[in-house]
Amino acid sequence: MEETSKRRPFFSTQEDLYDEEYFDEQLPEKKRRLTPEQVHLLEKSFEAENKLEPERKTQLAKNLGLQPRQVAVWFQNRRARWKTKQLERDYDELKASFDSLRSNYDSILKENDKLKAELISLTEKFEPKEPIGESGKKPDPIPADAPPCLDLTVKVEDRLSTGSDGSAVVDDDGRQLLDSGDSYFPNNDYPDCMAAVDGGINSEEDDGSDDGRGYFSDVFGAAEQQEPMGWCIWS
DNA sequence: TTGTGTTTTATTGCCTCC
DNA sequence: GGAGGCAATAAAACACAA
Repeated sequence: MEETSKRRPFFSTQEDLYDEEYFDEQLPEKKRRLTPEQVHLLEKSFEAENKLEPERKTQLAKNLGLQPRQVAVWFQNRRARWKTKQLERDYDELKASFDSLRSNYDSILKENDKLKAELISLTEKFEPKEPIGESGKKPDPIPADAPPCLDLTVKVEDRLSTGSDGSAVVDDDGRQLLDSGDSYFPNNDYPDCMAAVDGGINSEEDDGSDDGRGYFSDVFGAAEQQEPMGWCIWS
């Protein structure tokens, strides 16, 4: 333990820390951890404002007995840590929104199945015994002038059954882009979810240099890999 | 005591803004 | 072009299980 005696104890006092002899002669080039007092003050300053103007940097450095460069570096690293935590929080929030949407989607799908079965059963019940019309063809259970939601119901199922994943799906008259890949929350049908997304991106308190690349697409990309959902709009 | 994983401090290189 | 920010990374300091 000869070595230990030369090393600065982790929680040394500020007086010890700035002892000239210790700094200049014992460990001139080693990294030194900041004292809890220094960290506390830096944390408080960071809470107040996470960016450091030159004046504040100089003042803090003076108060803490550090080099301005050390204060700048500490803020830099602290912002990085904060950003990592924020990303984790955003991820959790988005995942919760995603799970909720997915569960909602599943229940709507079930409801669709139920209604479709009901429609078929009713159609069969009221179907005439003899074929109607000159062609003698059996009428389509779903009339041509059926409301779009019914038409769309079939398309959603088709999309799921064919296992198509990720390709853009547009309904016949092109009025809705079902999955363009640009956004998982088209229109404003899911305001809660959009709020979560907006909050996540904006709350980053970044200067914009991050340009938002890839993070959220990773989240949903991973989710879609588990099971393609076939996003759609019920009008 | 030692090996290993995590955290913290510091450096480097690139980018943006003025 | 210099200042300052960021991401990526190195390396020291620390924590902890075996």
